[in-house]
Amino acid sequence: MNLTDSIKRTTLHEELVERLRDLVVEDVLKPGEKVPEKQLCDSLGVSRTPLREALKVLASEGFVILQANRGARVASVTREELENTFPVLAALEQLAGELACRNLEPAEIEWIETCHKAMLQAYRARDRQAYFKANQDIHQALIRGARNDILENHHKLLAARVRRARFMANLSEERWAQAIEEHETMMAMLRVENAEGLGQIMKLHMMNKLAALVKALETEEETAN
Amino acid sequence: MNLTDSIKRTTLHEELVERLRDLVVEDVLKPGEKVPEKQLCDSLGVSRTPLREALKVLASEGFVILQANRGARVASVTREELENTFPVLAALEQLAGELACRNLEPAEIEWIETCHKAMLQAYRARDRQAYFKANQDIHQALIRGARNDILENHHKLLAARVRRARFMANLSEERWAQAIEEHETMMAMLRVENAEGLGQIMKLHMMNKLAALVKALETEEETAN
DNA sequence: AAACGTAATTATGAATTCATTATTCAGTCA
DNA sequence: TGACTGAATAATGAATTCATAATTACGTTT
Repeated sequence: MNLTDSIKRTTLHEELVERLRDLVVEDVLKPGEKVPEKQLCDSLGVSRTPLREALKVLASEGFVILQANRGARVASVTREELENTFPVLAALEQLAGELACRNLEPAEIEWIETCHKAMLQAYRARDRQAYFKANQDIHQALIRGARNDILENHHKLLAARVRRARFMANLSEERWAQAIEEHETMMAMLRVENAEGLGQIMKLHMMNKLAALVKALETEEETAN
Repeated sequence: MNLTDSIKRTTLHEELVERLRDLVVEDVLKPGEKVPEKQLCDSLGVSRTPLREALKVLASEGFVILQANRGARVASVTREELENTFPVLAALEQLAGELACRNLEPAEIEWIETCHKAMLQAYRARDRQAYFKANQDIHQALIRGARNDILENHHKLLAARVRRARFMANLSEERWAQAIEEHETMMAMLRVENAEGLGQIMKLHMMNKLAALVKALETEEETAN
């Protein structure tokens, strides 16, 4: 363990940024909902100052929207925003795939293989929870493997921003099978160290995810009308 | 034009975010330099509260680094960070090029042609100031043309983060000629509406810029030693 | 009863105050 | 002389206070 890690220097506002972001991402604070400062202060046991600092940061990250003298609202993930965010995410994943392929060490590739197997097992058992977990581990390992903090940070923010989308539309059986296929291709590319290929399939994987989401949202809209 | 632009910015902290970011980008606040809150408050005529809110935002954007109980320091743009940032910027520009090629309207392309001509003229006159201006206008128009706010925001942040690099290393005659060549290719791709081609050359353009920068930094280091 | 206008209440932006942590610097001792 | 101790000072994190803008509630008018 690193020596600096043992000294925990955590400020209230940093803690709040994480907590509040989680509340938004996990859909506890609903989109469009007002975020009354006093109420949050009471329930979190802090004063308004660090809370407001945290809200400013979350606003710059796009999770909430601030209007002067009118407070903060949870930003809603519109379909347009999904359609804007996924291509950017796809571009970042493509780059990550290319870089990771060149930088990953054998032990890390082994770990990804392990996650991949766990994911396949979860798929066969139709265990969504386990599937999402393994899936996320794989993508995170690949992003990490790119050895690029800037890439990692921006990817993390964008991914969090659209994570709620999985609450919006459940995975169809058809899309699920397709996603598994794509992951198989990813592993194949990784094994033969085809950097461009891995990048390509990761980009495609993300864009297909968007297409499936949009399709699911459309049928949902039709059902609602 | 963004809808939020029509709402007048009245809060101090938003103003401060812009002002302070400019001070960092324009190298008025030097990398590694401490940012004493009181001093800044006095010179800007505001209290610590909005200033600190602004610093939190700038920290999340990567322009300053906050250490608990030790204040804020201007983040230094290390060579490693340049080498991490440019590939991400390149990926975003590639995406922007592809999207812009499909979405730009004739009037916008006309405007880009105008900027391109101005850029060529500035090059012939070896007018760096005018060259940078026209160059920036072109890139901005292309990013805007992608019609993707998320892309635009992330690009803007990353571009600002490395803008100081142009203070670090001046454009060599050789690189300048190469950059002009790349811009000519960009225009050619734009004219024939080759989206992938435009994306490719914009990505390459950015990576070549990085290579030139690194080279310039290396010779600078040698000179220093 | 509906619509408008004004007063009361509430929420927010910003300044100030308080408490705690770093830093500086003088003094002591080896 | 140089390194360590500890008090004095300065800077930061967070709470509180104050001023102002927004919202609500109420009463008046038609």
